[in-house]
Amino acid sequence: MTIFDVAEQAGVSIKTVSRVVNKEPHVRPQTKKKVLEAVQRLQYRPNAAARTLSGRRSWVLGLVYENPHEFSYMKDVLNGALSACEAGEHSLLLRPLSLPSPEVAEHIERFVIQARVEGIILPSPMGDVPEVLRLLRRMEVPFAAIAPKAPAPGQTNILCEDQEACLSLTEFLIDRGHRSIGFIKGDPEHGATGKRFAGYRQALRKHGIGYRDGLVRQGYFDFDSGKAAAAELLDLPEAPSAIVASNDDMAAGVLFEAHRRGLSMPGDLSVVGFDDTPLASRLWPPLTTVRQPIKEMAETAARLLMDRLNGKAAQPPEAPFPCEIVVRESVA
Amino acid sequence: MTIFDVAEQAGVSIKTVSRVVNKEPHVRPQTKKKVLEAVQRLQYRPNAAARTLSGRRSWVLGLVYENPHEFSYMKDVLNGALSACEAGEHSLLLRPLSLPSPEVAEHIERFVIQARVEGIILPSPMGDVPEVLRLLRRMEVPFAAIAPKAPAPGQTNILCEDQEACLSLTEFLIDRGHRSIGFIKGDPEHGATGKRFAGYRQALRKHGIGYRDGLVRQGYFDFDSGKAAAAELLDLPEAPSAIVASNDDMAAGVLFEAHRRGLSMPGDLSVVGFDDTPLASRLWPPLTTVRQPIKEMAETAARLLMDRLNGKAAQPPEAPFPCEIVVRESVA
DNA sequence: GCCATTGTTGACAGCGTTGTCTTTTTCGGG
DNA sequence: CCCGAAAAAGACAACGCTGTCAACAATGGC
Repeated sequence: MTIFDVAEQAGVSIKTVSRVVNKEPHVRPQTKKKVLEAVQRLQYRPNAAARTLSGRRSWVLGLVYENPHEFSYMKDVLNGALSACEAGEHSLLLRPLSLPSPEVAEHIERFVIQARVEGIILPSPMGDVPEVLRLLRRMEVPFAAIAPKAPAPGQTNILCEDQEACLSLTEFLIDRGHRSIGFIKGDPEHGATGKRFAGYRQALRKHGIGYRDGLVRQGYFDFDSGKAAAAELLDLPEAPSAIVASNDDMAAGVLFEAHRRGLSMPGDLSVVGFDDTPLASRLWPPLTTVRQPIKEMAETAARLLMDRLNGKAAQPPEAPFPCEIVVRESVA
Repeated sequence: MTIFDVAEQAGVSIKTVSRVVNKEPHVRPQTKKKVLEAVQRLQYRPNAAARTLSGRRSWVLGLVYENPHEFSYMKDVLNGALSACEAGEHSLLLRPLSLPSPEVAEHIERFVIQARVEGIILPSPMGDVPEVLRLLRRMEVPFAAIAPKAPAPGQTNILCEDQEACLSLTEFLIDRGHRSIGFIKGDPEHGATGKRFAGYRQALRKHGIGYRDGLVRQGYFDFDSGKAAAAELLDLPEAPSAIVASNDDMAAGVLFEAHRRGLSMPGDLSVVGFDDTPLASRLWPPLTTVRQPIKEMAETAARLLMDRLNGKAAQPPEAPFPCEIVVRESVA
């Protein structure tokens, strides 16, 4: 089942079929109709390999990510990218990478060359690795960074309102009477970390609550670091009555540590997280957290890349995506 | 950077380069060495599109799965398949599908044709969908099913010791003095469901504990069904002192419901799960559960497929993979 | 009605590899 | 030292599509 069969069925040349299939101009509606009918009748699908070999296009996007332990963020990224790719008739190739590694650039270079990857999606924290960005610029491979720490102006960035969301989240606690609020930062490599922390400080300032360094701990977006940070905070002579964790996995660590100490939540301690992973609703008490439209963000990233590859004017990198607080029962 | 450049560098014909690159015979060691040096020097990588177009091979495997809410099982499958594919110089294409759907076969057919997929990995419950199996047999696309319910003899099946593991898990409870043990079944479509239930019954029988239908509830491998089943079991006049959930997500539902009723775990109720997802270690109390070597199983599935495609004798579908009980603190 | 212009269609050469078939080289035996 | 067979190496045509450019058809202005 090749383009020749379709051409014969429709009584036109293969080039005309090619034009119709690729939605190129210069085909009369009547001719187009004949071709489309033939395509339909024969169930013709263009051969991707031939397309790639012949044209300049490979129709392949790459998703380069760091393999996380808690995969739900990547799950959403993956689903979003996949669905956009399907709509845009591209394939998506995955390239997990372990991050602090000297060969990162080399791996990506091989990936791009061998698979003829046309564009790359970089979910956080990949969008902040200087070697990666440098390599992609040098190879002139378009890329879109999801939630990078330092969104460089010349590139495509997909952002969401991290700071605003963390502001509201902290205010949510303040509104409910909390005055001594602990905070656990995320991985410093990660784009969202600084913004979430800024939101926390902004909320304190706005409500005239003094910021205290002692109530802030460094975490790394994983369960264990959340647990450790919580242990420190709860050991404080004046332990906070509420803790904001920069993501759900760390919030789970906080709850775990508090349970271990026999505290009862949310009575003795209120906890909020960030990301609204499946985990959040499964913990006890279920977490009040922030839902980010990750899937939509990834979809947009892929779509923007494809538009750019198709020569469409890349939409101005729209406004940051809004987040939404999901209220559950982890706050008293 | 094409095969011509390498041929020129090495002073041989392109066909000889092709032979060396594809590890074909009929090349003198001395010639081979020259070619490999040229390949190295020029950093030559064969163009996948050209290979696919020209030869019979596409070097593409497909992973067809149902998109689950709790992704950690798929995460392991994905990682295993990806790493095997990398080792075997194949690409992996993903095809999520929503399952009870009349167009499943159609989607897969298009997937296979368009991407020239050579072999397909079917993680549970995909390996049990009759239309899918029928289609793949008709198209003569080799496939490997991971943990299918009814492992048909003619096909490649990757199994693990579900029943044995659930037997041990239940025995673990019996050993600790539990006599009234509830059980929550998994999705009936899923391969592991029946085997895990059989393991539970076997354990009761072995220890002379009478089986009671009233202590068994139907679940669907998701949190909500686990919660609902737990509610029913705990409402029983003679509520069980322990509950075996057929996976961790349902076990999380059990814990949730028990917490909601103010029970204290594991004192008032012991709970065990299955799968050792990240969730298991994050819940309170952390779950005693069963770790399955999912990643290794997926890796094996992919490797078996590639061997078969390479014309190597497919190893006899080795013994089922062993599981391992992970003891945490959810059992009194 | 003719010519210039624009719009539509087609012929054909690649794209980089593998498969088939042919030619050349090597090597052992007489 | 020659012959024949087997091993090694090469020539060249696919594979199915897109890009380029040429040919042809329709349209509008005079």
